[in-house]
Amino acid sequence: MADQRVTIVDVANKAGVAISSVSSALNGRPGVSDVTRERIIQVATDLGFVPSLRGKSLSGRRAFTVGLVLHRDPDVLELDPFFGGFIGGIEDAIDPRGYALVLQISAESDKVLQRYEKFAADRRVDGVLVNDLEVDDPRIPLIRRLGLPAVAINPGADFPIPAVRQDPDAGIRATLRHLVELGHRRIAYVSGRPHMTHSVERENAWRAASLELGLTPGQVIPGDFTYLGGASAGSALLALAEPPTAVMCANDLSAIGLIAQAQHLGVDVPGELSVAGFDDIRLGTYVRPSLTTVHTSPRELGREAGRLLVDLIENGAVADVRVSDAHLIVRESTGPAPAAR
Amino acid sequence: MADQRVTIVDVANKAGVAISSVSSALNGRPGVSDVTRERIIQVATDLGFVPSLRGKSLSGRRAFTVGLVLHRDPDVLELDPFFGGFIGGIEDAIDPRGYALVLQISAESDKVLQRYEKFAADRRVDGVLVNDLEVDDPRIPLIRRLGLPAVAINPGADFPIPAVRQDPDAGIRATLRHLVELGHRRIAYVSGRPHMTHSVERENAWRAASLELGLTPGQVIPGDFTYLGGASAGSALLALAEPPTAVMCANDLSAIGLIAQAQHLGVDVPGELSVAGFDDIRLGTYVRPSLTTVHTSPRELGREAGRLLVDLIENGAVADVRVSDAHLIVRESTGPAPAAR
DNA sequence: TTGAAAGCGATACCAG
DNA sequence: CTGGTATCGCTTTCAA
Repeated sequence: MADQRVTIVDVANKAGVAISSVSSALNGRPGVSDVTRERIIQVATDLGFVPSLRGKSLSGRRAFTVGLVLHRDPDVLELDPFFGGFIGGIEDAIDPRGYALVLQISAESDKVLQRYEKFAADRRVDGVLVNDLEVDDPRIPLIRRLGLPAVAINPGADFPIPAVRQDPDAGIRATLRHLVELGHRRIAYVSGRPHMTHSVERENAWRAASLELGLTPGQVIPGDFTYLGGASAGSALLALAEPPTAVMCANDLSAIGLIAQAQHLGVDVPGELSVAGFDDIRLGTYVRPSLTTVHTSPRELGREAGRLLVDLIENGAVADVRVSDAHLIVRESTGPAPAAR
Repeated sequence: MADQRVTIVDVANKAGVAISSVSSALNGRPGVSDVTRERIIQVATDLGFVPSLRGKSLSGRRAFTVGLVLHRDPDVLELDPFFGGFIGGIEDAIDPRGYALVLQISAESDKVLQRYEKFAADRRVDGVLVNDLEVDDPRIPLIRRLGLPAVAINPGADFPIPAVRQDPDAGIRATLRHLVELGHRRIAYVSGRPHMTHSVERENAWRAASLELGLTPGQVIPGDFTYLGGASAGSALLALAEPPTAVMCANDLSAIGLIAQAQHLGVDVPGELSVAGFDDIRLGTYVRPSLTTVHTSPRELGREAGRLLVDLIENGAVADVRVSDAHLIVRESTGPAPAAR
């Protein structure tokens, strides 16, 4: 016994019209009189007709899906604050328009590229979202060669594919100003993974803001966005002959690791060392002291990226989008600079 | 100018055979001589032919996708350690078999149910994975009514749909034994959200193990799997006239929150209070003291669940699967019971 | 063994 | 405005 689903043919028969009329009527296309349209819609509703995605896909040459390939180690994704909101935002945008999200995760760069090739080869998705961009990211030429519609999230300036961005500059500048107002002068920076474009972007913003505020940019300790990276950066900074009185970290997780390490070494935060993060993850509100940070909007980024991608797929061209700037949130991990020694 | 993709027709023409022969040859079906098969495969490779998923879907009445609907607040997903590994595992299993994962997230229960209805209505997916099961979960009757192939993750015993399970009992028993060996007698428990089946399961395991070890089950503080829930459970426990010397928590996140709160209240862990968690999330290895916990295997669960679901979709029946038991990992957060006062 | 043709379930064109 | 029909790219049945 086969599928007992109701198809467009059933609707056409029951309504006594041609399937083409059903299609036109249901898709709001012209060429059907109002009365027939009404009747068709009525019949379709009665029958509980839902157009088959498979039929639509073949005839419409679209899969009605968009792809997201995460270049991460699945076992470590757990600590990434970005994806819940980001994926939620994508859906906010694409679901109402009939698209769904196909998600893949891969730790290895090669595999990631293969996934895109496969996406393009069997046409599983109509377009892709590209995030965690690296400097000279090999995915970009690949995607262009494959002719896959794509939208990038937070790429650098002048990017060759449509993009949605959230500018970190204002938030970083505000953080630095906040620290300066608290009396800090030696403000170090713990960077992110060096080949990621948003690492570069954040570090540049920190440097520019330092200069702008009349400071000599402080020590930069290489980090990697992880808790452990933050912890060892903390050790390194506190071992300096003249340790900084404040540190800004490329993300919250490393800031939290740094704070834990400082506390472990008997250094009071924020009494002896002020620490600021970036991202505004939940955990930052729980830890003690709670974390001063820069709030970002993964959900909004996802929403705009999803919208842009569907527009791109359906209309062929879109303009870049900027979501509201990231902004400072002051909590407990930053305080007055200790009196000069 | 239309799509310039190579189709089965191109292959058939170039090879000088009928498309049906190409189909048979490429899918390893009988009815083609070895030489023709070779030739067809050669031509297909030369042309870079990849069968269109859309064509296959329509004719094969399958979407070659499986669905996962997360019933979570997207903005809070960040702290969930389960999904990275779980999703990675699903892919490990389904990707080699030609399936992809469609992911959706929704905070509201109603919307979650609607997603399933839609999945079934337009046939976007061939089957679904069901996790985070609740007692009397409304998704189960719905899924059965919709006739959606489904696999459940860690449901209770005697579940009406195929399931993959990881038994927590052994790990919980081992944890309790470990604590008893360290001299603890008053061992409290911080539970998870009460309507989740795995909360119930873990709590029951703890109670059973307590009795088994000759203890009167200690205080149970209701928790909710969150950091804050753990923290307030900590406050509650430490305010008791006779506080426990050890606590077992329903998950790591609440254990970490509890430890932070204990430390905040000036209670040494593990000197004055031993704490054990459940899940073995990364964060537990970073915090100080590092967390004694029960290791679970989301990746393996995902892998088996994916495998089961594809089997179910393609063969119509499967047997339940158990992955290796969760097991104790001793770290620093548990230690000898303080001398009796 | 091979090939022709009938679906699968829509969309879209083109006569009537 | 309406309805018949070709088409999308496959799988599968059925003759030859």
